[in-house]
Amino acid sequence: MNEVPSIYWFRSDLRLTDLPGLSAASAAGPVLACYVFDELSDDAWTPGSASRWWLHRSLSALRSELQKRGGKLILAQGRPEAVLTQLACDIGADTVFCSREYEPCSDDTERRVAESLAENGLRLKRYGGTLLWEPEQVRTRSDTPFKVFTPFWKCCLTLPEPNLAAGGTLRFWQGQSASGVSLENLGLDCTDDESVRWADYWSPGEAGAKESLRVFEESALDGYNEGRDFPERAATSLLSPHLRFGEISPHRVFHFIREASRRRPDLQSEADNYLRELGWREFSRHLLYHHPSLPEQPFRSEFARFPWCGVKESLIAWQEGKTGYPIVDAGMRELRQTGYMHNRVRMITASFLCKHLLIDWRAGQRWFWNYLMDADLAANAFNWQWVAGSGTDASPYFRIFSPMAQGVKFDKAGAYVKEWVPELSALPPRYVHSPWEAPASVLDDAGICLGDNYPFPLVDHVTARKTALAAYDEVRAA
DNA sequence: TTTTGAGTTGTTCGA
DNA sequence: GTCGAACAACTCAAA
Repeated sequence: MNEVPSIYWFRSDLRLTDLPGLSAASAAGPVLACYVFDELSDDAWTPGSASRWWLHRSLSALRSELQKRGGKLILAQGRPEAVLTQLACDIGADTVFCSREYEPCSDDTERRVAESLAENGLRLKRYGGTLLWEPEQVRTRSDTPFKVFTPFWKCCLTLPEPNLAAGGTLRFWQGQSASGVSLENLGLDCTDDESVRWADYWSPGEAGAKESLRVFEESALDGYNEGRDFPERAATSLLSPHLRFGEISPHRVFHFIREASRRRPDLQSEADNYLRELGWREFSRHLLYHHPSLPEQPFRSEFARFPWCGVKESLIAWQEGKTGYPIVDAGMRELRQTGYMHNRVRMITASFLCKHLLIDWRAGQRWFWNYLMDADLAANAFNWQWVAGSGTDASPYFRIFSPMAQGVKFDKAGAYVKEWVPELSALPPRYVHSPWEAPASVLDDAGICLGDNYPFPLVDHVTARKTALAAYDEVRAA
């Protein structure tokens, strides 16, 4: 029997399990898988260096996995509507299946694809699988989207628990088709100096994602509540880049952690707290869906007048991890070397950029976008706005992180600092977060010459704090 | 409609 | 060294 084939259009859902659209496609007939890289899209947020490095490897992993199951992955470059219509016509497919996306350009892209297919008598079918709940499902009683996390998450948890996609055998189309371009020719792989070490830290792909989840549940869920705040400990799941590329579904993570807490009721609170983090992912994506200007414009419009007055030299020092504040420098160097930064340190470095250096959060957002493996448009914009104070919550404007206090609280012995800022490795813990306070003899013994092999503080904390408070006063008064 | 309670992540100062 | 209060007052969501 000759069944009509269909196309599965992979996007940020680079996995074969828990993928409703792929299951549906497979149930309808044999599937040809395709990924389209649209380098020339008018979207200003094409993937940065780290994301491209990851994407390259994730596509490679997906291709191998498909081949093992008798399928193949067509890689293409260009506008998705052109590529998909052409491919569907070539093989005589009648439908293109995909997962729905929620970014500012997504609706438009999906509409263009649907229209182009329709002109040829074909159709696009969209499925969930990327979010636990659709943005339309989570509404306040007055039928508006939530702007505050806690009531949002409370509401989510009253909705029906999201289900895992039905399994079923995947069936792949065996006929001839255009071969597309090679993975190498997509030009995703990164040749930055930093990237040589990235492979030591990460295993992109569905198998790596499952392994990260398993390891987390086995060794870090117990103690998560306390451990997750300490950057030198392996106390977080490191799932963010896997989730970003859809190598694992949030549904699977949700169920897996829920199951773990059923087996171990003593871990209930840890499990709930971890799932809350999935909630933040969900919240930021819903918020971006409802407010597409989130990455470009302050959510609170009065912040459009904020007197950002930081200088280029300060931005460069921050980017290079040479601010003279050890915990800030450690975070920024961890980012460059690994494509990751611990959550606690993201807050400290981001706060430092906006409040100590008075540099527009969008400059920081751009830098993180380029270097984070897990760079996610929604989470990145949402969190930067939160730190800058222009975001949705009414967090007090005087909340300015002190790099020293944060260091002492969350990296008491300085292990994290010393790992990423090796020039401070011989400094006693007492001075590791404020080397400028160390007596000359201590600095000498540690082989540190301030201003030479480690910088003096770029700005004075107390002065910078006062200036930031004054700047925020200005915005509030206006 | 009005009221009420609550809101991710902090710092500093002084008793 | 520890602890509580002050920092200012705003918006959201639900009753």
